[in-house]
Amino acid sequence: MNITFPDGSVRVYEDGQSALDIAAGISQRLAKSTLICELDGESADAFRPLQGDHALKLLTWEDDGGRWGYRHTASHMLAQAVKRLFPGTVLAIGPAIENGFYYDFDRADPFSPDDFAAIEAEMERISKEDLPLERFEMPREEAIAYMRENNEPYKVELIQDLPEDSVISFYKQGDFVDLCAGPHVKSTGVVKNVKLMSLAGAYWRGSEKNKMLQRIYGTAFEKKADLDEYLFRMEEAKKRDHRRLGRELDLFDIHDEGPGFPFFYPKGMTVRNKLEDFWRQQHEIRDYQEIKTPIILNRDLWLQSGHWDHYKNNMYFTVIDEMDYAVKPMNCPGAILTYTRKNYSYRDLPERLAELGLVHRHELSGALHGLMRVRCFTQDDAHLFITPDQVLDELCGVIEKCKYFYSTFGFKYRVELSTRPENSMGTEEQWEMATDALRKALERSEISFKINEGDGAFYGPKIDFHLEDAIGRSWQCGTIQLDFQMPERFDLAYVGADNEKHRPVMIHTTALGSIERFIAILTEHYAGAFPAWVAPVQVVVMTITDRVNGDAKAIFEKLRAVGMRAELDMRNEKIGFKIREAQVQKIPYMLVIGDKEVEGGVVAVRSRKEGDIGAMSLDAFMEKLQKEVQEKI
RNA sequence: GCUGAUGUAGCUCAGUCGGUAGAGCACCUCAUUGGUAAUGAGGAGGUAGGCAGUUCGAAUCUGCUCAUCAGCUCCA
Repeated sequence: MNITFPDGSVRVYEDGQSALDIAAGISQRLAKSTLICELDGESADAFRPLQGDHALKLLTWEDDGGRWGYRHTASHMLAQAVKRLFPGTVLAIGPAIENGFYYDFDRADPFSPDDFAAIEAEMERISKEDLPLERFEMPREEAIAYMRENNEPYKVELIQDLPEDSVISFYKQGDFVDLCAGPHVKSTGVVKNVKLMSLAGAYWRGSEKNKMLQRIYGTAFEKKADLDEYLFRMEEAKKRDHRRLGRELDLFDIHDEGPGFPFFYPKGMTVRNKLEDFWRQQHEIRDYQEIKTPIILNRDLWLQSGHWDHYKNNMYFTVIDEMDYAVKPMNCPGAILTYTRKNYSYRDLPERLAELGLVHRHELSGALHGLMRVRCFTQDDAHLFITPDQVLDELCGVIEKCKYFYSTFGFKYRVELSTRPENSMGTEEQWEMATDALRKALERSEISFKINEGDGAFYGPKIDFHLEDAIGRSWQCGTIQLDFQMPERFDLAYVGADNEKHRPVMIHTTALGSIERFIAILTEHYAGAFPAWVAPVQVVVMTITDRVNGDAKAIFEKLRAVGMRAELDMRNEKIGFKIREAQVQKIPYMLVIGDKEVEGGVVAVRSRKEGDIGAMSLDAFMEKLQKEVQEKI
């Protein structure tokens, strides 16, 4: 048989050789590191004998596919261990995932983290037993009967969902058999360095209508050192958690008295205000007008907007003078009412209305998560009212705006284009037009994106920008939605050059998303060490002896006079103590003032990042800080 | 909302078999005036998330409830 390698070279092998045999023919080391392979572009077992001509790529731990195969085998070993230790446990599914694997089980008695040690030990035993993985296939009906016999109803259900004529594959390792498409590594002895991470509930097939199963998450690495490093990194990442930093740095918190309703303390408020200043400046540059619309508006408005029908389970309501009102979950109706205040000419468009709008949404209690997921938050919202032929340019404009914000902070992000959901308003044609416009705008802006079918808003398709938090969970921040529905519902119009009434198009967009969420991500991104332009305190003036209190106070006042966020530490403490405290608080600069400095007419500057950077005149320091603030570094 | 876990001073945590709570940091007082990540000594501070129950007696056991954490579902 002819085997074509990734570099294009072709070599001839005898039929019946496996990818592992071929690897061994190249080098023992390659054979040892080969986990699975890619056969004619499809991932496949490396241990199975090959027949006929193929394109072959050997996959090792360095390849995504290799890691996937390794961890998928680990998930089977987890299931095997659980079956041995807890007979009667019913299996659901167990895939490899980013950074690990999981397996879902159905068992009357819940697992506890205390069981992990025993399960891990059993998995290690299975690894030591070095059981070869074997693949076998049977016709669908036979497979269903086989799994019925084994009392695996979830597996039966999975097979029943496959096409009538399909051939079903299984993998066997010792006493354990699982329905599986594969591929797997050659034997359980390959998989080492397994760690069970956590236990959680998960609905069968991801639907809350189904039974909740018990999911065990784990991870596995080829090298022990890599596992240790991963575990260490996870621990380090936890130190960056914004909920922890919010308390430690006295920025913000959430009290039991208001689940999902965050408090911003003075220092957190500074970060927030600086961010909002930046937001205002950037919107002014881009020709937006700022508005502020009410938090509570009457029932009729929400009926007209469609929110009442589509969103009422997530809304808060109140009664005023025996009339129903709703607390706004979105700002659009407010912006729309603003638009209706006058007659617009085509010459007035685009009309870009921006609003830092406080919205309230009743999120499920289990969904709340620090500042990332709250029940009241401020959207940096903008609504653009435009003519149909302005759509593409304006979409590109808002994309540019989002990109500008993220690049200012050095965020990496992922972009998704979400299409028409079920239960949405409007015609198929409108949706197609809108979705197409968004796609064109992304392409013109040279942004790569993923399609997210059926995940759009009820009034239109959307582009979402997702940012990652400290431990790799991703959160939607910016969004751009193209909307033909609201203008229709509210009978919005502008007068065209032809003196006729025309329907404007709306773009709903946020760049930061929610100020609260953005601050959470910002806090984790910088691990609390905010750059000087947003830092709650930029500089602390600290004294070594109270002989210099007067001079220190004068320096402090000069800093304050030019608007620098300075603090004065004249406490009766050693300088090391004061420095430590300022470092822990991650304050960008410390000015150490003692007899020497007073004599020399200088300040001794310590940078949070670089330590002692020497003495300089106060003016020189102020210039340095000023520059940092302006350049946002 | 669902599954599991957790809930002790402002914060981080300890507390063996149920016998009415302890540390470090922070806070206050005093001494110390010290040169780039913690000076020393002393003091104050909690009825153990809440409500019921079992018990002679509960932070420790049981039930309910609230909140938090992890994940699922949902979502900016």
